[in-house]
Amino acid sequence: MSATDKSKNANKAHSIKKIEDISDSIWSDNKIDSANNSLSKEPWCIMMPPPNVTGHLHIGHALNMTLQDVLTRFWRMNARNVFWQPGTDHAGIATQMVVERDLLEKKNLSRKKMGREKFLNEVWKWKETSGGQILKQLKRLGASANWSRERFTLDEGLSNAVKKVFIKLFNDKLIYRDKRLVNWDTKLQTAISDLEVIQKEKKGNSWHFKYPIENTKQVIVVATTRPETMLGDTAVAVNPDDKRYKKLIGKNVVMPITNRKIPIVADKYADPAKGTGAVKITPAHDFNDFEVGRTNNLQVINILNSDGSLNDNVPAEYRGLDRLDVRDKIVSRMKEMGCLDKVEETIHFVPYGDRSDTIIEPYLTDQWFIDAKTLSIPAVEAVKKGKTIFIPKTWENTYFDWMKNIEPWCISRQLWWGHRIPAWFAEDGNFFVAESEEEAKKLAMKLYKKDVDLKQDPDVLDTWFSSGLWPFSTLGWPDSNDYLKKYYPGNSLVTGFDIIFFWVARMMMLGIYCMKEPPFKEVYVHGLIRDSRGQKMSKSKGNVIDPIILMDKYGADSLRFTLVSLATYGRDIKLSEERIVGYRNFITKITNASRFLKMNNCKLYSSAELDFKLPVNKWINFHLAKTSFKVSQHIKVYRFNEAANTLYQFIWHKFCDWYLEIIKPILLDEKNEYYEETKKSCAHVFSKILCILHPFVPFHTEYLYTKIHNFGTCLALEKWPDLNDAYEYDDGQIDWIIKFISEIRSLRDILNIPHNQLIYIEYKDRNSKFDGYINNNLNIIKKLSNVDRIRVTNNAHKQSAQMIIDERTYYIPLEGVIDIDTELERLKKELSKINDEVLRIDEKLSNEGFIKNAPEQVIKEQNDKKNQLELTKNSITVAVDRLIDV
RNA sequence: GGGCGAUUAACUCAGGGGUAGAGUGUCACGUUGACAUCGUGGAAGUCAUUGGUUCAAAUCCAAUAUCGCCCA
Repeated sequence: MSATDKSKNANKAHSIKKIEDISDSIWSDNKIDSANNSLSKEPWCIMMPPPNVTGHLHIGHALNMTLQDVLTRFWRMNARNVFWQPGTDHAGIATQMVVERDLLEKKNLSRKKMGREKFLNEVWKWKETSGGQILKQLKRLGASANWSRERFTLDEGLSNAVKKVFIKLFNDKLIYRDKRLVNWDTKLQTAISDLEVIQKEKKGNSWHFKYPIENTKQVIVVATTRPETMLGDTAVAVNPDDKRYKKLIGKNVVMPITNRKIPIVADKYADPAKGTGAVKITPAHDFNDFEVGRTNNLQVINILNSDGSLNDNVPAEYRGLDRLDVRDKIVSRMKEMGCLDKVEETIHFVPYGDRSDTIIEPYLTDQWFIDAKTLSIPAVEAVKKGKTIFIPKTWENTYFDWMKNIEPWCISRQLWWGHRIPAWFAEDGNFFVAESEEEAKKLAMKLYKKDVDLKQDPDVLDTWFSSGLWPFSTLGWPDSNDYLKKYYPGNSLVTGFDIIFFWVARMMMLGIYCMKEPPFKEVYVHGLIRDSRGQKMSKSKGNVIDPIILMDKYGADSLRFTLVSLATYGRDIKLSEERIVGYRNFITKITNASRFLKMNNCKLYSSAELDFKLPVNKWINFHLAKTSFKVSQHIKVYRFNEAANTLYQFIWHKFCDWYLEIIKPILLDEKNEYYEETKKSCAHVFSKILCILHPFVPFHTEYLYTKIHNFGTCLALEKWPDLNDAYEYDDGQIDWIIKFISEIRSLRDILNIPHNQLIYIEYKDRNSKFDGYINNNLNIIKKLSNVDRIRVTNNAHKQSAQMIIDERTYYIPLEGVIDIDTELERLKKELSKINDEVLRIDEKLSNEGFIKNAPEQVIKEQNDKKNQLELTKNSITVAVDRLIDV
């Protein structure tokens, strides 16, 4: 790139930024988020998926938010009472980690040293100063949410809602406390939910251990990928039908190293076909083993501390060591003892924490659980009955599938940042769930008949618990108010499929539980954005596309239009910068068209005068109406790409390529009787183009509409053009002219006639319709195809190129220029193409079944087509004969 | 292993019972009074394979192959 190109680009970026700023200020001056809202209008509500307060805008957000903004702006222009709820989520683990790291780096302070209260103060401070970056970035993208109603999941109101729902669920026995295995993050020292665990495929070993059987010389061989867990083994299981082991059932194994005696039990869980058919059972450290332990009444021995080191339930030499270090020690000890049968390399799945990226351990603790199974029943019902619809529908399967296999949801987290669990414990372990300590004390009083000391549960709730309440907690629930009445349930939810489980399913369950109605009518699920090669974007791969950089380079509008045009049903999106360049050019094209209007002083008049007489003005207004209708139809069913393409085609290839070109001669001629009308029409159409393009390209359209052309005071608040039936147009004149001109141009290129060489056209047969078309549009034809004159003649030049349009032949005399052989070849090629097509249609028409079964309309179509082709064929045949004559 | 999706022009993808469209790229020509981030024109496809349903299949159904995603 040359230095001048670079400075050009810099200038361009600068002027785009200026346009964005100007449009932004128009929107805030006009308060577009609320100005049009009135109680009398039908509401249209969408809940923004709250990004993490620690988050930064990535390309997935950009897509998600752009689509929501398209909908929001569209419905706002369609006179609905629009409400788009923005806000952020407190992201328990992520935020706590960020602030901890920050404090350690900057002040060398640790969370534990500071204590809970001080630390939380620091987190709030961090949130006030550094949090919510992403919301600023969303505004940069043009998101026209109701920013004055911004919410944060830890706000007072939302926290109150969380407390209320927790207590309600507890009283309904849908929240309970249980000692179960949970996914334990040893680094963050908290439980996490199934969804926060990522199964990674890893190379590892399968160690086969020989366990000696009591009072015999026999051994039983078991395989394990985690040798250290043998310290917590409490049984060996074999399949009851496994003949090899039948005799051993009921005997004991004497565990090497611990010398503990453990039983050999029969359980179908042991698969005879897998490994040796015998499996070691460690109920405290494996989810499957836990179940086996339950059914067989096995002892449960926990061998881990919360940080992943081994506890006092193991021999002294291993205590306090990390479980991964112990693994090696156990293996070598077993080898020494002659208890290692063999080692096999395997590939297996290892669970990792999605935040901490450490190996997750199944760990036995007391936690709070939600009975998700019960809540899922009406949530499934709502979708089955169509109260909530997934778009595309195929995602309903994913939703049903997950709901069907749903497990109790562990909602407690051993963190500080979040909603403290409203439960108070007495010293004896009894607990009281209540709104406040005071209320808890009252409950305790009833039980103990005296005042006792209570301590609040130190744990907080899973962030998704509060996110699950988002559709109504943000609206002020549990207090009844206008917002809640108007905007629950919402119309639409736009989200990526990756959070159907995390978020959508939970909103469905909790929404129905609290509000008796699902939180939204439609859930539009869009794809994931991948890089140009289809790879998932990740920091470690270095293929992340940063939307901020793209906006700096090409502007928010270009990025938006690109994302929208790629947003199809049911497919992931491969994004490359070239696409953005293409759509940036589209926006430039529009800017240039705007300049053309300005130069020609095209201004808007009152709409009462929009009765156009000139065919081309009728024509463009007809197509405008059609486009406006189609775009709104597409948006209503979330066919974003179709909407974008419809606009692109109309604006570039109809309005710019043909309309503006056709009206140029008129605008240059003040005396033309259609001079004023055409200027009016041009301005009118362009203003409406800006309207229907606005949801997709908000900044440029706003700027052009209000600042450059003074079409109005604020485009975002204008009405969506409802032009259906406004313009009737079907005489086909302009389309014929376009065909005529295109044929001439094509012929010119094929015959190598230089662009600036004037040609003239002759024809013999009269035809009142086509003659009229030609005469009405003579200047246009001359200008756009560089034709000198068109005349009727009885003897056309022999040395002519022949152009057949709708069975009439036009001659372009080219004495000396035209090569007869080439021309003959061209016509013959055309003829054979037509012959092929006629043949195909004949075949069809002579098929009895076709005549009998095909709809009348289709048969007629084929007949008409055939007749038309026959006429053209005749004309071409004549043209060929004529050339042969020469 | 279970489920879902994809396979259409060189590339990226729409479409969807009456034999194909777009954008990008490519080739030729062109600085004509909005625009070279442009204009005009051209070339380019057995719609993965094999069966079935149908008067008619790229489109619906089934199987196969390859690729991807989700869940175990």
